[in-house]
Amino acid sequence: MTTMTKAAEACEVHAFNEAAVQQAQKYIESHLPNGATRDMADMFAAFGDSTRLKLLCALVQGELCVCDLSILLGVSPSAVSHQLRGLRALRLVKSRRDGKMVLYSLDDDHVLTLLHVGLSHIRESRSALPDR
Amino acid sequence: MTTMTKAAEACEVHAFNEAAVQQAQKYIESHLPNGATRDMADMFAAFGDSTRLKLLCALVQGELCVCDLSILLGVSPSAVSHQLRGLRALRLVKSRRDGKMVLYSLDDDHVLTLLHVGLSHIRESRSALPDR
DNA sequence: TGAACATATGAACAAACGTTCAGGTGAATT
DNA sequence: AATTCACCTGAACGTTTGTTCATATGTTCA
Repeated sequence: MTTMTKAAEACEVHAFNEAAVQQAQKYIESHLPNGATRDMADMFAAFGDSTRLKLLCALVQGELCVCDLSILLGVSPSAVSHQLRGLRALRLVKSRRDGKMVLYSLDDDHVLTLLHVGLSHIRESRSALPDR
Repeated sequence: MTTMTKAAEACEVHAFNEAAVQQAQKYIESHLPNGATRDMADMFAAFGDSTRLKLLCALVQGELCVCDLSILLGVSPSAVSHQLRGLRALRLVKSRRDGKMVLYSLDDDHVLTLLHVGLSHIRESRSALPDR
């Protein structure tokens, strides 16, 4: 029903640059198999929040307890705890108990690498185009 | 009113590991000045969505028009266009017009680097712990 | 010019997200 | 054992996000 003769949702049945589409398709399939896309997106999304980003950045120096992270970021301990739970589920941080405190640290060197790459990108991006 | 004598919002006034906190603070301030945190988070967030991730991945092979991207990802042209606008605002992709079509491509080599680092992280992370 | 088409745009709506709030654990101290 | 403290957890709430729908641009071709 509704509009049968309206503008095409997608152009024709097949692609314009069909070769490129197939090539891209193969590239995606080989690099992002199964649920890898979701996994990877989830991981990047973890870096995509100011609080979590600062949190991870703070842990570069070494392990810190929830309380100190809370003070450091100016966020409630509860909020920090919630975020840390998510980060731990993604295996980006790990925790160990020391008495009453729970100390968190980076779980993986890749986290550091990603932070560095991200930082260098931002630095160049900003110096190239200081306006905003 | 309510509960005055409830559990502390944050532990004491100052930190446990004050030295570590200050060190982390300095690290964050030097690496994430001004609005850099937001910028960086925004950039990572751009990678933090399956559609956008595949979109960027598809463009690794070379420029593609909106329509082909739409077919490739199985998402409506409108949705693709919306996402591309966001990515362009972040200077992750650029566009050029060719007749009726608009061809998009990656704007920066850093995008590629980030994709590669992310991929290698996921690969190791998954091979290390195949369960989920 | 007018029709056809590729893309862009704005409003709208549901889903996901991040924080807060109010308890609830588990460990240390007395 | 009772209290204190650090942290965790689930529900609730406001905000943000991603998509859809309808419509508007801009380009080509007849």
